[in-house]
Amino acid sequence: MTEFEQLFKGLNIVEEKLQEHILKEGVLQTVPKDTFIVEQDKYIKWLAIVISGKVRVWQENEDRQILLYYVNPIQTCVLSLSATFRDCKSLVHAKTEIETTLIKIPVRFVSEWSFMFKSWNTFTTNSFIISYEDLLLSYKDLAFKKINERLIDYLRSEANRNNSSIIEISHQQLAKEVGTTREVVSKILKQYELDHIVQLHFKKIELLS
Amino acid sequence: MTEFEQLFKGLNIVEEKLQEHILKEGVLQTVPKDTFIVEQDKYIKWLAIVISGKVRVWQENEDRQILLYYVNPIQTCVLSLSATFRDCKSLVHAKTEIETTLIKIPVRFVSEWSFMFKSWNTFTTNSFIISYEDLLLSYKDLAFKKINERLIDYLRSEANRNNSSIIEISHQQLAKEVGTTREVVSKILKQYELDHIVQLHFKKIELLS
DNA sequence: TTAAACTTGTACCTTTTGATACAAGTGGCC
DNA sequence: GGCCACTTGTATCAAAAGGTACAAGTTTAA
Repeated sequence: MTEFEQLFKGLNIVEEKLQEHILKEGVLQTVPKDTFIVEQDKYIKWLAIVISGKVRVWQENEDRQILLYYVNPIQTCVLSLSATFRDCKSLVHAKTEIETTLIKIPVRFVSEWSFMFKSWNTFTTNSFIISYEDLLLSYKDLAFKKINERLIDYLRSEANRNNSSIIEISHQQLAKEVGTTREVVSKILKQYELDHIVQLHFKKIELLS
Repeated sequence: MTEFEQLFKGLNIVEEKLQEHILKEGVLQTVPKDTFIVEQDKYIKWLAIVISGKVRVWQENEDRQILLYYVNPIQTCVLSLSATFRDCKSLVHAKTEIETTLIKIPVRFVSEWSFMFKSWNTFTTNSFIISYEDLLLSYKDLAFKKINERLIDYLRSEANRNNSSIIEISHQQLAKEVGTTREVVSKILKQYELDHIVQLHFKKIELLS
């Protein structure tokens, strides 16, 4: 199955006309690990849909970062989606975590198709809804949860995503994910280890419960 | 001009068929101050569009609240919009701040029309985009700014919204808006007063710069 | 006009989070 | 092996934010 066929299947795109459009205008691209897909404050020219691989989306300050979400196969970064509906700069960074295959659609077609084709409309609308709810939950967590809770939440969701109780990440990177400093992460993890909730290894964290 | 005509004008709804649909299915309602429009964890049955008045949308924990945004005339609460596309519970609370006139559309029409009528499609899409970006900015502020900054930001935006340098609000209410406690608000405000940035009055805060 | 409810100011203390500094451990590679 | 870059553990300190307690001011309404 070609990448385009995967896209059609994944997004339930049955309209032949739309398939033709996508084949004509879409660009298939495989990019290596650690490639920027969009950068904060830069203009967006393409809507990128991830076919395989993994893209990390985050915001940053001068000295801190905070994870927004990961884009998994057959998803798109909503920020670049919203940018396609009105010419604007990206509010986020997005970078590949592993080698990633994308299909890129020039922005001007994205909103056009959304009114012409039911399946495309569903895709864009669903992307918005799901991402909005996601962000809302993150917002609530950020507002009401303490860092140690957000940290263990992060570890649990990583474990889930990778289907493994071992998360391979350094304390420094972890600090960036949840928006704090390395020392705070080390301290919290050590406490969780004393409580037999995690087991610490070099650049690895094992979830015990 | 009737409320419906205001709606058509505000959302640029020119399609006669859509106007007919809205007149047929929409319900005009004026609700008093402090009425719940949606409640967290309750199901949503209507999409409410504010014609006049003001609706406050927030999230809450056991003991804390945090403001999400206000819905102003000719806007809709995006959360109820997203709920109309898939049957789900509200993640937020929404309550009128002053007497408010709404037009309510039963949820099942909202997504239907979005594919049938260009102007409705634009309305729903724009609502999503703007709200998403809004929330994203709030998220960033929450992640990177200290409370005193978020507090003064809140005051400035309130001053802007009401076109007045005097904000009528108690410290307790202010604490709820930014997600902290009353004592913290009092302390911060007092400091800003010493710095000649605000002037404090009873249930009133005057912005000096 | 007086009590009750709400509002504000503030002192004191605790917890949470962050900053600085340094020691020690790990892995890769020449 | 030995060097280097990176990672982890931790102690100490500082700042930010929150909790408790109480006094005093303001409004409302009986």
